[in-house]
Amino acid sequence: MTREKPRSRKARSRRRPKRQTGKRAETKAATQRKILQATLRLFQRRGFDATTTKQIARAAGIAEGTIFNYFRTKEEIALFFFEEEVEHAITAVRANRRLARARLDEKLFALLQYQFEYLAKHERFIWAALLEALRPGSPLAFSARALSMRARYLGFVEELIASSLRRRNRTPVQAWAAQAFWIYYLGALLYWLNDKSPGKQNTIAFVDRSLKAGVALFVPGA
Amino acid sequence: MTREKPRSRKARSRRRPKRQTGKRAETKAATQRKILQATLRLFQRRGFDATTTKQIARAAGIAEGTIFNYFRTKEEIALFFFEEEVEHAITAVRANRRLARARLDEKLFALLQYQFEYLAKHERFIWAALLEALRPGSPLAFSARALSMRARYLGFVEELIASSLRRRNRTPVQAWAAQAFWIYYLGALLYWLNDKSPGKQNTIAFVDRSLKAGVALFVPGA
DNA sequence: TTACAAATATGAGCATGCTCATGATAATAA
DNA sequence: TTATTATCATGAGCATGCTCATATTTGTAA
Repeated sequence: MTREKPRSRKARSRRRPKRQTGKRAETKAATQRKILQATLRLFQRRGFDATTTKQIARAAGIAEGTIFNYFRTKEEIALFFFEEEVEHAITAVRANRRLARARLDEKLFALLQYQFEYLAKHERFIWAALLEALRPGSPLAFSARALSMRARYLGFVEELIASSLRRRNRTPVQAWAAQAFWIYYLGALLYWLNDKSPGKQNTIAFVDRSLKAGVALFVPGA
Repeated sequence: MTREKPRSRKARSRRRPKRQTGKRAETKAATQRKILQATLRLFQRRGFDATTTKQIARAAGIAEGTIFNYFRTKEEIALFFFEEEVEHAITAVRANRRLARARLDEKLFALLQYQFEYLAKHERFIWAALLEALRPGSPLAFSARALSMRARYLGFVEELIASSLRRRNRTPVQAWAAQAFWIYYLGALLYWLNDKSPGKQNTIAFVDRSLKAGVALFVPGA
């Protein structure tokens, strides 16, 4: 129980290498993959709430506690799907060469559409994940990983805005605008989730109309 | 166990009076008041999550199960504060005689301000309550009481819009507009909750600006 | 007053998300 | 190899929101 020689720690001069090697890293990655696969399968089949962490553990063939060595909460597992969503959308916008010289509202419209396109696959559990993400202090929104994801998204939006602004028209509104778009995105997402029209066409119409208006208002000269 | 004479029900010709009398109604109302008071006190002191239903029961001097005879979920208790919020705001707008002949955006601006004014007293637990309310199937959003509250709010907004529209300018957009304002309100609420500026002045500025623009765009001629 | 039915209160107990003390295993040092 | 330490897995168990069978109270009819 008692530490006999606390000073002796000093003797261990060399730092332990932090990097993992070989088997450790492999099994760790494999376990994480197993958790994600099992979770996705269960979320899609039963939805978010009806899926218990015990079920996930059983489906993944691991102990329940192990899940919480990889994710702090059940909701945090969903973060991975949002990360994929953002990557999917950014990549798709970049790959779309036609957009390069399009108007800003067209670029933003395409960005949202690519996001919705991905989200449509996981709609059943997006609700709970989104709401959890909005909550202050939520690991889904405020973990280092989540913050860097958000930064990546906002950075990309700023990039889109900047690319559409003539030097003449640069105003302080630009830094503001990405933040505003983030809030707007949340609103649009709520709209999308509530939209029962076929193909979510109401959302498309709403986004199309409000984006044009918003861009014209808040980012003059784009 | 077995019902001997199901037919005999017919014999009891007179309907039981549904209205409660005397002591029943009194104690019932008193119990509900005790629950609400205890809940509000605990929510304000410890926040929503840290307050357990067992604590509420103890503070109110009743059994835990009794709470769930009055409210389906812990979150539903919070509905009462939203009901009060809506009543407060509607009453305040109606009482403000200066607003009667004001522009539509000014009316809506005042409505939001009165709402925020009330919400400021309970900010600590609004988050969880709001998020719960947004969730599909949530009793907070879809109970009969919640639906009628929402209807009341939307009705009032439509009333405000109609009162500002000249007959000439009536378009189908009007029914649409109240719904849109509901979504806009959610967005503004999120903004408000995230706003750390003194006196939430950022929200005031945001709402002021966006309302003017929004009204001009979607309700032409108001 | 008595008998009965409806309304309401009660709290033991359930399921779930998550914790934590303990054990197993892989990497490193001697 | 052997000893040691850092990493990771495990599952019993905890706290909490909520349920439900049962008990209690109140209103009503005879």
